[in-house]
Amino acid sequence: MNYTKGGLDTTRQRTGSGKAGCLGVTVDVVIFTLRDAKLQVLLVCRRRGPEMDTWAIPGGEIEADEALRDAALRTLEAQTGLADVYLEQLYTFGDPDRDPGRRVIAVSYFAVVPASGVVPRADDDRDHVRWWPIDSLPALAFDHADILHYALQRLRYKLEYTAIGFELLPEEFTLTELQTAYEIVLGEELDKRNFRRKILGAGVLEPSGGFRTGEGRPARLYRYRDDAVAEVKARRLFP
Amino acid sequence: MNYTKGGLDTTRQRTGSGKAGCLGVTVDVVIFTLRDAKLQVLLVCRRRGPEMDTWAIPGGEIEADEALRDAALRTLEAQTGLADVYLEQLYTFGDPDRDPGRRVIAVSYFAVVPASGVVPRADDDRDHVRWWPIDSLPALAFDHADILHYALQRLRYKLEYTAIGFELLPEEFTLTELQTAYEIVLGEELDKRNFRRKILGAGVLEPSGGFRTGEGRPARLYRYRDDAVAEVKARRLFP
DNA sequence: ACAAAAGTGTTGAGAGTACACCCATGC
DNA sequence: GCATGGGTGTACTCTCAACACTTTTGT
Repeated sequence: MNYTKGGLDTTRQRTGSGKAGCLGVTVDVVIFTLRDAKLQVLLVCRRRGPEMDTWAIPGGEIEADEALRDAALRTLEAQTGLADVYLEQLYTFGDPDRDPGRRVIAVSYFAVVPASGVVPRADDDRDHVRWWPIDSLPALAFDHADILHYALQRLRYKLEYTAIGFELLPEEFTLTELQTAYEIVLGEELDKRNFRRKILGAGVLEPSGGFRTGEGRPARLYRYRDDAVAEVKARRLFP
Repeated sequence: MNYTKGGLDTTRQRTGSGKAGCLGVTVDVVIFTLRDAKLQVLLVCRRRGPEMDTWAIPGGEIEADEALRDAALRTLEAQTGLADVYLEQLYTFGDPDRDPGRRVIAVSYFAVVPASGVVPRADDDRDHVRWWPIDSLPALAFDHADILHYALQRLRYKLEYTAIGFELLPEEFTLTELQTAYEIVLGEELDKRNFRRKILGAGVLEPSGGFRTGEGRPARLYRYRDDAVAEVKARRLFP
């Protein structure tokens, strides 16, 4: 008894462009995708201002009349051009001493975008934007390494008991592609027959009718059923 | 594909005491306890200012040099006198049109305090403070009903796969008391033998050596083991 | 001795896990 | 016809869920 849990509690600021004494709120979006058989995140490198030449999670200040989620969607669209993807609020980082300048609260989100060729684009061409594999990240600005770590933990966790894995794939996919996606994110191999039995038994997929041809026997294509109830109660530990 | 999940996204402001044009950040704490065999939450009723005579979740503005979690702890201590309890960040509500006045972002937390006689106290004696059973709540200010609903959902959810249930009880408790606590929060009856086997099998309890005497046979007292690994992986749904 | 609450085992069903071979196509 | 990846079933183990009686104390 009398211990406390509940995760992280640190924050850092990025831009520091406002008036001193007035609180700022930024929205930072950790964007995940699958590329080259690796889980990757989108990072930006500022070419000007403070924290120059350090990689950071994309984001920015919320606008006066903008909902938090809308600010996250705006950031996402600016960097990837994508609008209709999985987006979830992650955690709010608010440590006062994250930056010597003005205090900024960072509301973080995480997004999962399909693998099929998303070309990142800088919203300012003095900036760099690129995908980074999560197993070889650069040094990150402020507390962004904490945010990214927390996002990754949440992604892996949710992958196991929600249908978030489908977000990593294009609309139609083969079961082997799906299995590979799971294996990459979870970092472990899965048994083909058990995987198929379980995923088909969950009743969240339907055959699209098409086939993907390639080297060997053509593979049946599936799509995720929008009407599926995707978040199912996991086994209880207590009690 | 191409749908979005991720919960709530609304916000309201409570006090509105700052300068116009400058963003405010409040921390609101949903405090749960067990009283009279019911799950209850602490609410305050402001006797002055806007939203007068409407019940609200306790909270307040963060101070200039204060971490979010510290602001939540300060609120908690002000209302209950308790310091060392379970506290976890819940969600950040930031809708711009939550209040006609100045815009305020609300970072919400939830706390779980032990049943043993916590007497709430107003930090300003023009305010009222009291416990409300969650099955008979009053009308709530702003979007506080949403926040409370979300907190309750998270509490029930976490109860099933973490050791949060112990936070509702005093340091020493009998297995029957523990089972009753679970039954109240989950809203369902549990089998005594299965409950005991599972909870003892999890290895998170140790006998304190004492007994509680009463009507019938004395009951062995247990305590939660601080060193126990409490959050265990639940069964995967996918895949 | 009786009322009241504590404590204790077994069995059947369902889910998870491990494991190896045949099938359809392109070249 | 052979190389390549797609697709399929079964046996064992473990966990969950249902279910009723004995034990210890106070009065």
